[in-house]
Amino acid sequence: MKGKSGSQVRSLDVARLAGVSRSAVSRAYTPGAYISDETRARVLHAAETLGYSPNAMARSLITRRTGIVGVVSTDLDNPFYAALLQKLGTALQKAGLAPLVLFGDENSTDHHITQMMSYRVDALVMTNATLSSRMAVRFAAQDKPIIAINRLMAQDEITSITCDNRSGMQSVVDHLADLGCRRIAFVAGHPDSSSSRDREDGFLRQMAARGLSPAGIVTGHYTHDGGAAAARQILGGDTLPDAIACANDMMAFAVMDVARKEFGLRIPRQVKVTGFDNSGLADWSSHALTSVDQNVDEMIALAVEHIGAAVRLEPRAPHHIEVPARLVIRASSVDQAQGGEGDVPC
Amino acid sequence: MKGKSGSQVRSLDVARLAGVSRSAVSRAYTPGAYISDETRARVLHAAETLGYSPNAMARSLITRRTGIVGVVSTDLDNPFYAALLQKLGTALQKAGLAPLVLFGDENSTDHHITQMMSYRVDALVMTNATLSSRMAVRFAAQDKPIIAINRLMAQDEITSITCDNRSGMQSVVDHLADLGCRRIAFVAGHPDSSSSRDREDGFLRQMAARGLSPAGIVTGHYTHDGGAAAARQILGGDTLPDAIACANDMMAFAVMDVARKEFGLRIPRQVKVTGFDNSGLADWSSHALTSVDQNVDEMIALAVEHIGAAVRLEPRAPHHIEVPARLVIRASSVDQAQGGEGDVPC
DNA sequence: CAATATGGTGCACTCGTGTGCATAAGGGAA
DNA sequence: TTCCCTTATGCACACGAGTGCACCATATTG
Repeated sequence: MKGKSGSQVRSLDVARLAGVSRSAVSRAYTPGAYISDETRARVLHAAETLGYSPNAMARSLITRRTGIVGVVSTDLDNPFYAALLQKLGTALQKAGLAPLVLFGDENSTDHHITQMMSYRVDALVMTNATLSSRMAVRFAAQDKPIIAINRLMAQDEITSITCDNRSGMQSVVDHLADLGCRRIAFVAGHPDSSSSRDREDGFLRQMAARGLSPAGIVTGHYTHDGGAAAARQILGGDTLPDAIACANDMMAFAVMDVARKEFGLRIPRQVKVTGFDNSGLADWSSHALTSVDQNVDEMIALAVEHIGAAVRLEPRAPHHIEVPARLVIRASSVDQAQGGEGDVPC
Repeated sequence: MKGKSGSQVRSLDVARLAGVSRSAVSRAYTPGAYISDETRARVLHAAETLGYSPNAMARSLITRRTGIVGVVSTDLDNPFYAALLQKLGTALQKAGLAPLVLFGDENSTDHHITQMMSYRVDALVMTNATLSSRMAVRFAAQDKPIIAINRLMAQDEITSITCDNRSGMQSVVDHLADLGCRRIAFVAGHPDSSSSRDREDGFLRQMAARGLSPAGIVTGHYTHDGGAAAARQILGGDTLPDAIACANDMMAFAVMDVARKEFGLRIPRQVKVTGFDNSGLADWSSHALTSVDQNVDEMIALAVEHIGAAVRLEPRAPHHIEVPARLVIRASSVDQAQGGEGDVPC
């Protein structure tokens, strides 16, 4: 027993204790390897008493797979992305992978991506941030997938998974128009992001299809503060809109708060408000926000499946997947809406 | 140029291109190593053209440090923990470390910890979850620190960093009592968690000190739904309390919503509500929640500093640190409170 | 000039593991 | 018996990088 404190337990130690070779120890941890049940049991027992667990770093050196997935995220203030990250992390670990998370402001990501690349992550998932083309090419050259959730990216190397933003927003317009709204304003997200553009596009199209013209379009940058500023601009104008459709929930919450507190408006009676994301808070009775569910679970399942395929060395060509969106109607657009019963597929 | 697609770029490739030995490449990436500026420049240039970045896995094998910190988190639905995770992640990467995040329900953590241990993480940070003693011992045997943020843990091997939960809650009681409240109810968190017990203790002590007796104590399990149920129980009783102090913000939001929507109460006129965490949502005008700021930034700074010391092989003995808490007064307890100006140290 | 310090470089060993290959033992079929 | 197939095991090489040590070139000092 030469085990000094701080010294690692190696497979050799286990092998000696179990009276087998080091190979046997390795095989005991490899499902389907040629090893007798008895030997495996003896190895695992020895490992247990020594407190051994195989060194994933050393293993990755030879297998050329780390089991680590780089996740680039920003803006966990937005509860939608917080929930997304948690679900993604849970799904990954269920698939035997572990998320190495990176929080980055838009411009510093490239530097951090290099850091992730030195950890030789098996895949890269971007939930919000962007990625320079140079980095995308360099990463994809390793035959490892890059997946953008909730954002369509220009680079060919990237698989994008989004919900059907256009028809999601179209169903919002239909819903509001069906309720008799004629002057509908729109609070857009970030001009750079595809999701915002698609949602705005869906809004404009369906407004035109219903013979309506927008009662103002303002950018709220997807943030709470931006949404509040947008609300002040919209509600401070000459004529009041009868509905405000927002490109995400965060801005919708701010719009509701400003409308109520600063303009004394009743929701939905005087003005209806809708969001997009169907984040957890949308269900709180303080806002009871009509929103569009993005079907996060399915987006994540697709992402993890795609990653799993790459890890098993069955790479797939990058492509764009769209999952259907679903309108969820609550009291911010309809008086006394019954929670949950108002679900409408679009 | 034998570089097949998919093959890694190794330091040897860079060395050949730069016309130096492999050692020089290694030293080019090691600050303070004996290497001439000229050679370093040539190496870095060659690395750039080949798209090389050192393999952190291989490096960790020899340095016995991975630069990865395991972070065990749960319940990102709670915006406080979401913000905590983001700030922690940002602070870690600023210190050259990367967070490997693990989401676990209370009971499965042990299994996932073994997974993290095979990645040889340099430290373990628990933001919410617990850890079995067996695992704590096994991990601490590697001379690597375990840090619990926001939770005091029984094991000797663990460094706990919390805010001063007792005096934080005491200042809430003082604040409410000063406003003339006589019947104050308390919504506790999770019975198992030290933070909840400490906050309840502070509540009870200061109530006694002010000569008041609690108008009901109900457990809300730190969740939104639990808070709503607690509110219904408290407000459905015979006599209405004039204030409800909650052990965290999430429950306070639910309490406010139930009080307003289901009992038609005006806040703060008929009943005052306070929270604990001072999460971002507390500042939204929809709730404008009086709360206790936990000083997350300082807790995180301390945690990262502790980890950094361990990585530099200057280990510190585990200990318990308490940072001061700060009462933040908003409109949920005081009519027309000016945002931010009501800060009161406790 | 000789003696010594200083900065720079490469060799070779090491970290802990997976796996192809050779080998051995055992069992069944001809 | 002989031949072949299956299962189990160990040897030895590789994965990619850090670093102690020896060595060399050059500048500095006496």
